[in-house]
Amino acid sequence: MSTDTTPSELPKQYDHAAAQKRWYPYWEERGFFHSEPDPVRKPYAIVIPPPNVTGALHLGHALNNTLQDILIRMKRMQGFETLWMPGADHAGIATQAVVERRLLQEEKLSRHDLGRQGLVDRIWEWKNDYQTRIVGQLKRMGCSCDWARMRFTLDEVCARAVRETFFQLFREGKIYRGKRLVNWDTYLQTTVSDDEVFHEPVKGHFWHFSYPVVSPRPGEPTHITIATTRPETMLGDTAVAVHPDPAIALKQAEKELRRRLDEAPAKEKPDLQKQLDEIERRRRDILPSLEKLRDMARRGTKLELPLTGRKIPLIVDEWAKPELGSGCVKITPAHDQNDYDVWQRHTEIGAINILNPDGTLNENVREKYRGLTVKKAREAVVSDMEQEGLYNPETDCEDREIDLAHSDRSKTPIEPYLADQWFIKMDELSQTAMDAVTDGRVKIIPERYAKGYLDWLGEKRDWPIGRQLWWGHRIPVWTKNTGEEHLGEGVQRMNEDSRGYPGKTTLRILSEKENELVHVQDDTSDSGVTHRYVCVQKPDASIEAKLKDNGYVQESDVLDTWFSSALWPHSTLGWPEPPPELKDCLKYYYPTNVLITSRDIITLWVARMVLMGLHNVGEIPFHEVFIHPKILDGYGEGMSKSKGNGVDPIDVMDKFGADSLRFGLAYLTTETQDVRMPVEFECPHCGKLIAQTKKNRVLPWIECKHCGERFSTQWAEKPEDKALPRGAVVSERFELARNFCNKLWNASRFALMNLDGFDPGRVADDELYVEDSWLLSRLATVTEQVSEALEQYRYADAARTLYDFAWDEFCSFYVEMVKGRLQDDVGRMVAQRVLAHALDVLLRLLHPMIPFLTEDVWQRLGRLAPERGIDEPLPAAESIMTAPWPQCDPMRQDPEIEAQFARFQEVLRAVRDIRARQNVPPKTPIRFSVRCEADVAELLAPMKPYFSSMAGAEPVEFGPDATAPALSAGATLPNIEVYVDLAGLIDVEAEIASKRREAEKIAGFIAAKEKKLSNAGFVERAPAEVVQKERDSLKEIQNQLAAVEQVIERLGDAS
RNA sequence: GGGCGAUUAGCUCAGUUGGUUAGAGCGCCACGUUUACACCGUGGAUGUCGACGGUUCGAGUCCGCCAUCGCCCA
Repeated sequence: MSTDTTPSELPKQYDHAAAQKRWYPYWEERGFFHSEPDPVRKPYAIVIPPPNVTGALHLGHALNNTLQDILIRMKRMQGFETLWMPGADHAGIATQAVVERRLLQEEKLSRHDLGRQGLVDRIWEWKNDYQTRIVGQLKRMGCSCDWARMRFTLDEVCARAVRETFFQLFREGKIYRGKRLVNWDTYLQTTVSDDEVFHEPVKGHFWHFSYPVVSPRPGEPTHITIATTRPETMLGDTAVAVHPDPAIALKQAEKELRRRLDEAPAKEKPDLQKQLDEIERRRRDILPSLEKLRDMARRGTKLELPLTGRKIPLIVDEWAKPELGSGCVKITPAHDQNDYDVWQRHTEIGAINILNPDGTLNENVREKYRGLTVKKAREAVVSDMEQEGLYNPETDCEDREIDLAHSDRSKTPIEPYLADQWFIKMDELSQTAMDAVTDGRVKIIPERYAKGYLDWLGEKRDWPIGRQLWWGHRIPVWTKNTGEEHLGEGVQRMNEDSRGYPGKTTLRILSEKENELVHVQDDTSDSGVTHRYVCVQKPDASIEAKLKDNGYVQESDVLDTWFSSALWPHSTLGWPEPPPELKDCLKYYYPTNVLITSRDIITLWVARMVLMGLHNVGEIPFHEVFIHPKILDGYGEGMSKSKGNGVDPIDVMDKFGADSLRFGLAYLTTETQDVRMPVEFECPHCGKLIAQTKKNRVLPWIECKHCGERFSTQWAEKPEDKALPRGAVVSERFELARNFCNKLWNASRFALMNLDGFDPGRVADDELYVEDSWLLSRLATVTEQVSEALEQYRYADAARTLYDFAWDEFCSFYVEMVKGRLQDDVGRMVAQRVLAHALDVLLRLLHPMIPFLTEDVWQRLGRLAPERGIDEPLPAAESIMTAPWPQCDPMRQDPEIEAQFARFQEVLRAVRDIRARQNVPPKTPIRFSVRCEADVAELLAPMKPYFSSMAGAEPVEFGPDATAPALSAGATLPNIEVYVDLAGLIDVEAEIASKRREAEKIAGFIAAKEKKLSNAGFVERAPAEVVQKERDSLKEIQNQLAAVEQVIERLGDAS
């Protein structure tokens, strides 16, 4: 819409689409979003939590980014040099998995068909696509990011930071190569972090196998029974363990059970008692043999491991639980975390990996099992054990529900797998990040989230950083292995390198200068094989060629996505070597002011940013972290694309507009609550809404129950389904915001229609009407409250304050009251000046939440009133984006005026109430009187004209001597009585009935109060002022009751 | 199993340090198209503040326990 439209031609409904289309490009073209370091101004910076390029943004992102933009816009108006750094995350596993899945679905191709570069190219295409979509979504939302500084976690600037960080940590010995048990995804053939694993119960079995004892002595058991849910892993067993002191272990288990029995509710007691009985049985039946086995283990007894021809030791370890199973436990270090831990305590037993990366059995098992999948191998092992007579399917197998780990990405079961991995030592790094929060340098809001952060870091678990993927930052290490004690080319070893890093080794194949750019680690942990790892500081073709020529191979793994995300606040600002456009940015903007994110990545991301920032820059990355609520659907479940309950912010914006989306989200952002949002489909045929249910949210199409037509959903795949028009997914929870925006639009429209002939000028205090002073007083308070609330991330408070003020005070009272004056030649000028000023301030306060509408009105206001303000008229800013943030003027705050106004509002309400109660049509004029103290009458006097315009009521008399007309309806307020003359109108019976109900109600309150005041405890112990207040209020409502009774009596007489 | 949060009107949510008669929006009922706005106006009805116990003169608010739901970690 053009701003040339005359105000009376403006549409009655706010056209959000037109405003968005017009003002976003306007802001962008003028460079309002761009920030450059400016030494004379204070910086304010936020880095965006980079959205994954896996897909389009959902409502959670809309919330996250709205909250950031609100702060950014406010701070910009407050005069800070404000930077909102945008970007996107390559999201390693997630993105590669999505692209691979589509590749398979649409082209029946696997990644191996394309090769590394081929796949990476395809993912870049995907990334470009989605990044464009994401940026488009953010722009539509009105986000004022500095787009010229857009970063991607895989771009050159970020890559430089990743490489440097890796190199430094490697040189410091904080990155090391180790064998670790990892969560192996056999489908994607990659390591999956604990955080990418979910547990799900599946039906399985518990098998009991016998292992023969090698030459038992007389009286000793000939076989040992072990139990397992994963029989095939026995092929990798390297020991069987028994508890060092089974008697004590049983006793402890018993003690614990007894304690729980004492505390348990009745319904759990029988079960616990049963367990206690079982311990007793064990003590009798198997304890002697366990003690015997323990002694045998100490003596060095070995067991025959069936199906392998291997002999394995019986060992003593506390992991074996005498209260469970047979009391003995098989040890498979390469395929079970607990067994791995046992191996760490008994390194002599060794570990045998029996799996290939694809989940089939490898060369470490007998030929007949090689190449079998886990499932097939399991069947084979069970059947072979039966053949050997070491397992009886009748008695040795029970059904059991198993809590099985699954990969989040591929949804296939995880295999624990022993693999070579790169790790970061976390002890010192974690501590620095913990200290930053405990000593308050980084403040987490709400505070309760600090606990999770500290607990997680407190574990100081080393961070496995390698991912067997192709999409990501490739680990900058070149490796060479030999079977010999030392490596081919000569090396020179120094005790300490010149910069103080330990164990510097230089390579003779490289020049002295080149050696400065590499760091070397040797590892001879595997028997007979030496591994040499060379880390290269930055991409260097010459070094890489020399390494390659000498038999070095670059790591094929890439880094965990969180490695690059952890650097985000400083990598985006150009650490360590800024390109020209980022010159001085790190120094100026870092540490950033606040990070706004959701709670599920406090550990994975926030904690790691803190420690990496401290490590690399030597300074925290942000002063505050604000954790915002999660958006749930109407059932209280988190939204996700896979569940089908996700809401696309674009749908919401199409229907309600970006302003409504933003205001609605801000209005919902309270400190404690997650946001529950009932979801509806909007039928594209008839426009009616259909509630989303757990059933219909997974259907490819839905038949509208209103018009009977079909529409498609996100699940539509068949061509005929896709051909149906798509039903938007929206939520009625944005209606409040949409209505509010429309209210603002129309209030603005009214103001604009009444500003012709506007003449800017100072307004003296004595020129102000009561309603002017009242509005200015309220406006000052609201300005203060909104600024404070936003400073403290209390978005909902800010939104509610503005909503109530704008609707109930500005629109319902001020605009209504000023109408008369605007028609009047004398009053018009001051009214216009105050109205223009008030609208100006209100728009500025609302701009961070409602950017488009406020800009649209601002521009129109600027045409009619280019200079405005009641103190000293000043030219308005070209754009509301660059206008100054309103300041609270304490001189305008006037409690007396506000009290006076409150009286007026009460009386007005009473008059309206009587009219409605008596069914007097709005157009029928009525007359009324008010009996009250003289001072109240004086306060009310100037308001007399407004009773007629706002309630159609003519005031007859105000004061102590005012009397009730013969036939009147009354309202009794504290110390005020209102009488409406209803001669010829009144329904006496109805009025008496209504008054009786009122009297009853008041009598009830009186009874409650009298009871309270007759309570000696209250009178004696409560503070005197509270008691006095109770007494006063009792007296007041007693008077009120008397007044009401009088009215009833008089009405009775009259009828 | 451990931690965190929630439970207030039919629905979605506010409710500051305990202190008059617990609020809002939507929905519902009645009236109303008064030249900013029916995405509106005026008025109205609707609550054992999840259960039980405790502290207190006084509890939606503080403490304990239980139930239900959700999230995080194991």
